[in-house]
Amino acid sequence: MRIEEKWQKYWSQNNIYKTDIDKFKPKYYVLDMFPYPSGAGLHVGHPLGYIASDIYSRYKTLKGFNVLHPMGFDAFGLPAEQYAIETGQHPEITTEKNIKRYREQLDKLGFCYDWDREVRTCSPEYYKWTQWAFIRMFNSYYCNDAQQARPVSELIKVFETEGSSCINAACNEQCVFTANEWKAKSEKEQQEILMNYRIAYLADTMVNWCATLGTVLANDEVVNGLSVRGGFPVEQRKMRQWSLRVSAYAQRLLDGLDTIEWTESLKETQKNWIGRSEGAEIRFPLSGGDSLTVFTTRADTIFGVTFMVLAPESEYVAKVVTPEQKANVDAYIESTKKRTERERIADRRISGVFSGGYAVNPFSGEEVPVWISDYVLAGYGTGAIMAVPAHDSRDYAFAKHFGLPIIPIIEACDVSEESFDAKEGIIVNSGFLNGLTVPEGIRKAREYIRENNLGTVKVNYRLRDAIFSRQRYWGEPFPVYYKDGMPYNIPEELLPLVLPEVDKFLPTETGEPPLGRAKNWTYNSCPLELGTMPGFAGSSAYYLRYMDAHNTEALVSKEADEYWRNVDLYIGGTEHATGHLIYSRFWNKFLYDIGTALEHEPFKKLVNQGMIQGCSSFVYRIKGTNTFVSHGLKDRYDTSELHVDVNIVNNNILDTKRFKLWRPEYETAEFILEDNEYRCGSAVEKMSKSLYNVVNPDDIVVTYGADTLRLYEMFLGPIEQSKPWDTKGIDGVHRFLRKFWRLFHHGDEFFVSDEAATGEELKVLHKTIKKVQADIESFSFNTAVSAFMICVNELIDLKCNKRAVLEPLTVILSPFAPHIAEELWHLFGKTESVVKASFPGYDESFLVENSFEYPISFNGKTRFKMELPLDDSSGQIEEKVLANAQTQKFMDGRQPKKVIVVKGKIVNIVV
RNA sequence: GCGGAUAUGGCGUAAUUGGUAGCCGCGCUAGAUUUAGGAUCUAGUGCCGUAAGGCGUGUGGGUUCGAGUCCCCCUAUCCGCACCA
Repeated sequence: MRIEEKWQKYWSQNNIYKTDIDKFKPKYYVLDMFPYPSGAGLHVGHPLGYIASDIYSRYKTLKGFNVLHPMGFDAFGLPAEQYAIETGQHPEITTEKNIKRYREQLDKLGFCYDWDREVRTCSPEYYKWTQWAFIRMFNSYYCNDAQQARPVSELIKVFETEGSSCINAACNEQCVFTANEWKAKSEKEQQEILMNYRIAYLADTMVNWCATLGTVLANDEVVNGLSVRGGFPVEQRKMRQWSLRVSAYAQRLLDGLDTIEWTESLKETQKNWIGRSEGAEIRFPLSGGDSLTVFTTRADTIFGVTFMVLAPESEYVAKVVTPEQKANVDAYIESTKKRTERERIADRRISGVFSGGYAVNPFSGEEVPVWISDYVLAGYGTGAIMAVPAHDSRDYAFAKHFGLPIIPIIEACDVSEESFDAKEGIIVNSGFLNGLTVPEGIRKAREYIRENNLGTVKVNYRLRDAIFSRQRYWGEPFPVYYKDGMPYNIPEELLPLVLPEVDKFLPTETGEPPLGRAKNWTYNSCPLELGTMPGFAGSSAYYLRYMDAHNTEALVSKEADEYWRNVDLYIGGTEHATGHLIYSRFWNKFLYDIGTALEHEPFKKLVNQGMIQGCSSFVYRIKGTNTFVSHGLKDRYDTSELHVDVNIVNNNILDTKRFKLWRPEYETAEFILEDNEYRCGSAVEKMSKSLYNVVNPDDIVVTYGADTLRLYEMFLGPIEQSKPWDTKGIDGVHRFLRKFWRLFHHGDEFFVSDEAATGEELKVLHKTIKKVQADIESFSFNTAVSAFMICVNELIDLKCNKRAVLEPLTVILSPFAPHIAEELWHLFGKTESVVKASFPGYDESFLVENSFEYPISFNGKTRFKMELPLDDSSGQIEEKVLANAQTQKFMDGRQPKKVIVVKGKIVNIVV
């Protein structure tokens, strides 16, 4: 379509979509999750969310809002680097190429992005601010009392004057010292202590190590013991790594969910991921004077404890193990180390070893044996548990396996076959807890713990700190150098610390990260950090940068920040639920604490667009031949199923001529047909090059135009639903656009009448405006498109070609089909873009004023109409014959006999 | 195992949120136009039945004058968490 190129050019040359702060207009910020520009380019699934956000942006603009709608690229990360390792090409070059291709594809779809604000996470001007935020995190600690980040300098002051005792801060390890002790410590010792508190900290932690990728990964990048990228095995290892203290923000991240408009399922996913559980930490004294601390949510079951279990990695192990048992314990720990996370999950056989030590139950005074087993996780709670086999299925299985006692403490429960895990019943065998219900027991036990100083009531979170370093090249360098083995940040005014050139992107033979190859990678002759930041670093605050993308003095100016504040509407996929969307919220909360972000939450409303899957086609080759048999006959032969390019299949019928040309080996192919056709099999799968089911938006644009593609993607179904792409239905919306076009034309001539519109015509217009407006507001874009189709059909029936109707229609269609709307708008003689027009608001009173008829039932069409009678009756169901009912008629000529009215509202009409 | 979501014609879906289920589109059938194909236009199209009529929103129950919609029991599919104490 020539029209589309013409207007795309016009929009860009006249800066139609350039956005500036305008204090006379309310702001609205619409954001897409920016893409990772891969080499494969966009397929028709990618733009689904972009189209929706574009429609909403254009709609909001028409409603008089000053809309910020930017776009950029998430360009650091593994795929570009893997490609660089394979081909030796610099990732910057391939990334640049991919971005260019993405941009071309996006431009063809007619989006209203303000490209002046484009950001790329891999450009030094941008990652300067990622590094800046890191330095701020490095120089902050989390104060639990104030529930916010505070400067480390304040912490130092307190240490100097009062020591550590009055500090309640999130940290790796509680250290206890006085002010004098602090002052007596060496610089290095002090730095080591401070490292315990920093929000960005370096520590020896258990990490997910992926040997194949040669890097550590965050928890959300590992699923079932395999890396998300590539599916390589991941093992647990203790390594010195940078981490972000996300866990300190767990409660705020949880509470914030109640203040934002996200889907319930997404909130639920984040709640699960944060995993809050209320319970108690209880100290069990050991014979040597030490004690074991365990976390439990079931303090009420403490009289049912018959043994304790430690995780093999637990630091308690060394304190408990007796000399006689040492050899056994060491052997067991060695054997568990060999098992990867994946093996542990796949093979849940029960294993464990007795440590030889005993702990004392602080409630009953009884001694219970301490065991070691890998069913207890080092990373959760304290890495040690009190085992209550009668009421926990895992403890039960362990007790049965090793013949340990099982003491039920709930009245009349049967634990001969399995444990009784439900939190209900009356407590028995439990001293002072006897006779209470489970919830009462929990409360009473916690009180007892507090009063007798046996431990603390505590809330535990599953959410772990985010491991923040990667042993890779293509990421942000850390603005950190090492002196005397301790890290220090380089001064902020020297940012950005630009990624150096290296000759190879693979880790060095000595296991050093690629940055180890860089020449002069030092600061004041001190070595700089060799790791780089993970993918989520650059995507965590990009929404703030768009507000003021070219600012060299600050991440965002006060003025821009105060005007745009946060994202009103964020559109993107659910796959980021436990990654980007957690990190970004955390990052925002940190920036809020230091005064850079002005809102508690970055994304007010979030809509998850569904995935568009591919619809794969199959052919069936008889084994050992080059003969292909049609789907219906395939069972008569021994065949193998092969993917075939969906572009040479129409309606499941294979284009055999094009098939022969598709690949050289099929040139001589022969076919066994049914009904003279070759029918293909089909299946819904992920859209992917390797499955030959990719549909390219460029092809659709060439055949049908961008407006048709936009309309069709919206028409396919509700935005949040996943659905397979099927090009078949696209003719329907294309036909609609042509019908719409023809309303304005006599032959090829643009012709609209200036006559006044009739009531009937206005009704069609206003009904459509009302429906479309309501549908856009509720993100029901598919029904909005239907409403346009109905409208056009009705106007054709009415033979309406009046300016008074068609002009507003052009405006309300423009968010969906901006090119056609723009063309028609100019044909109307307008000199400015349709973007400057305003959405014709629906006048509620219109129908009532203009007609004594009122639609009562409305299923796309008004089925019958009558005057609206209002009669109040006090909630009782009342059947009555309305005084004027007999005088009214339904559209089909029937007359109502009886009208049932409840609370003044017609609820039924009997004919 | 825990939690969440979904279920409507041959297909994608819709239903004023408790009021004539199936709007809109695809597909299909018939007709018109066209040298043909494509395109376009007209009519029809939930199922059974020639018809009158009957049956229909995954299954079974319930509330209601009235249920796709609300409540309870199943079933299936999808998603999240999962040895989290």
